[in-house]
Amino acid sequence: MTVTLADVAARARVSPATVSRVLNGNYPVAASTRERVLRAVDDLDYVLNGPASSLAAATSDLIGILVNDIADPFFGIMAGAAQTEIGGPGDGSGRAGGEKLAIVCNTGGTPERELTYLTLLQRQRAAAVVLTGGAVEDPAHQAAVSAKLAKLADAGTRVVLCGRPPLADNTSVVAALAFDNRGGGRRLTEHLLSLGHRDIGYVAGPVERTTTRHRLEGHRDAMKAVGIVGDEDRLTVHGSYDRRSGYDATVELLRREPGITAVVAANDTVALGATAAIRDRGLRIPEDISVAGFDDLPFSVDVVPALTTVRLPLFEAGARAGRLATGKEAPPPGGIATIAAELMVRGSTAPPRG
Amino acid sequence: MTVTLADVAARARVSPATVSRVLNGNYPVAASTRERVLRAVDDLDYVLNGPASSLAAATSDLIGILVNDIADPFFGIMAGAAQTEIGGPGDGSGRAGGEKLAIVCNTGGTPERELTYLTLLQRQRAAAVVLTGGAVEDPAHQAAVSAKLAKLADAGTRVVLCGRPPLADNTSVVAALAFDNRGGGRRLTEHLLSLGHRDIGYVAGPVERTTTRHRLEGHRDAMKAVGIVGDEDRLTVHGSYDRRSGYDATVELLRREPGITAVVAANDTVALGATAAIRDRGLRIPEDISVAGFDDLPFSVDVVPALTTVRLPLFEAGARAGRLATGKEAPPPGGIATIAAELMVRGSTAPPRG
DNA sequence: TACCGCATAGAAAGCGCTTGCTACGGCTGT
DNA sequence: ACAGCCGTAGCAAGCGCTTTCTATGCGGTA
Repeated sequence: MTVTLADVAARARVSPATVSRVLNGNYPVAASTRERVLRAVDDLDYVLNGPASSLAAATSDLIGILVNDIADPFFGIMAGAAQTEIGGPGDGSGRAGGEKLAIVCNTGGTPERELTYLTLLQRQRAAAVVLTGGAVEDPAHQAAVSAKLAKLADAGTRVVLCGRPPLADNTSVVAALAFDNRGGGRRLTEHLLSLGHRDIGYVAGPVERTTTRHRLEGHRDAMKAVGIVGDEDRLTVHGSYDRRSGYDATVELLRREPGITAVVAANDTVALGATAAIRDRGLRIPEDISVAGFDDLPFSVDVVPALTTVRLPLFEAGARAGRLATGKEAPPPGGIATIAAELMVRGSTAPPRG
Repeated sequence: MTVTLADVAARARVSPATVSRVLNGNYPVAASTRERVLRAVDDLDYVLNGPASSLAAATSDLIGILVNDIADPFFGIMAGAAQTEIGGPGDGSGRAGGEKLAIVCNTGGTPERELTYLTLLQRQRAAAVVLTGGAVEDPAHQAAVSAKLAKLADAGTRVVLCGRPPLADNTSVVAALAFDNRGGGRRLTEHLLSLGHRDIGYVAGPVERTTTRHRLEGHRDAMKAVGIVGDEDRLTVHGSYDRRSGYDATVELLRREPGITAVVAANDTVALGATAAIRDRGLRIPEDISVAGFDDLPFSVDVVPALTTVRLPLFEAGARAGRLATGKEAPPPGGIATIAAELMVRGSTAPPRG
């Protein structure tokens, strides 16, 4: 039925062991023999049996990339970059070119699915796992994830965090690349304050997410620094990281306090929704209300007016995570690196009206 | 070192066979025995060895989803939807709940990587493969892909095409869900023509892509129908499916023919670039030039003016592909279904100036 | 010329799991 | 009361590959 190593061996008139060695290239094989084997492989159109090989070798070439929402370019960009670094050239042949298979797993942001995928990856004896994006802050879940990661690390899987804060016990992790969400959030709000805004609404992401909390904290730090306190809760509305949620939250914000002169959104997608809500209300941006986002996704420069936001080097971070996962790059000292966030001032923010 | 089935069996005082049967739940096991086994699994924190299991059972629970560009929401939305349908509830335990692992593979739109991933998936004895997005039209490559898919199908892998035209020999495919790119393209241009436009530029996608060709053909069919012919090549510029390319192509288009009153873009992302190029030139949309896109990605309704485009039910299509891949849904008659594309008229298109 | 060592190939023992077949009680039917 | 079944559990044979250890043949050296 299916062609096996033994079939190839028979055709090349060598032992299965020799075929295996040719394919893996980690043992001296005479050139003439290799030639013969390779021809047999081609002739028979042989494809290695992955499970059998992983079983015997006790490792696999799978690298899992976990993302919260694959439809969100924030994750897509990081995952794509990581995959670019991981995937070898690839020649479509049956030969195993030391190649890794990067696969992305969509957790939908739910803790259960995150754990499920981690287990599944553990089952497959994955070579590495990259977790992207903010973590859920539920202690029980974090403990479960940490335990799982520790077990993976024990089994030889390289664990890399990308855009996610380090674990409490970061020893089972090769490297943690964390975005400076707090700093970015702070600088963004400082920018608004420097323009003269005082009544600033905040459309936050889902509660219990590290990303959400850090960005919000940065915002509040900036507000506190100039003595604006007391109204935080009223001027903050939580929602999910999507456009619809941004729209709804902004409507609510304007209901609570029609006098706000600026809206800071959890991310660019949410900012898009906020923009729509503000316009539907008949207000102009930035004349009546300034809007700012976070992430600097590709479309942000193209909306009108262009969105003031905080640029996160998603591609670079993803690529680095990919290299870390494959061991192409040495981990940063202590296994922890903070990635800077850069303020991008554009047309959607302006001084409030007189 | 690692816990094996035998360890669990020993602890539960049963044979390995019984443990296996409890875990797979496809053989009668007395309730009390099952109980005991499950407890042992928990106690030992046992995780099934995927490769071993796949080897013995000659199947795996992996389902591969191939996408051209994971950073593009067009693919992200389809992949996410498919994954939603495929992934079971999942409880994070070691139990195999008949669960499938949906993994997405980023081909970057290159034929080689597409083939490489197909081989890798074949290696892993994937349960199903979903190919999304347009195919490259190189005959050699198409033959190679068809051959690969036939082999996969032979080995029991369910092959589903989503947003991709059927193969010449579609028998190895469970189902092909194709978007009506040609019809959508035609209706979009008909809309522009009905507004009175006659000088329409077209920013096309990469050559040798089915999607590109079909959309372009729809456009040209509409032009031909009203007798506008002869200028096709001059008013068409090819590029890749990204913003940057849309910007550059539009600049080129305006250089070739400053008199155009409308630009049709290969997709919404490209339309974004086109919009920017037009504005940088000091022209207004839609007063001076109308712009239209394709796909109706989430941001399209939020740009200003909102983008006239052709809506593709990406989520629904992806979800259906997921169901088809898992066998939850019966294939359409003949294994082929065409998915309608709906024209969405919005603010970015208007009659040309007097 | 006899011996040793190196380069290369083969034999065979698993890797951890699934599953067809067999074995064993107790219960039913007559 | 005995044959025959059904419901369960175990045995053991692989699944296709990797890898350790062993065997072989050759060239070089004394």
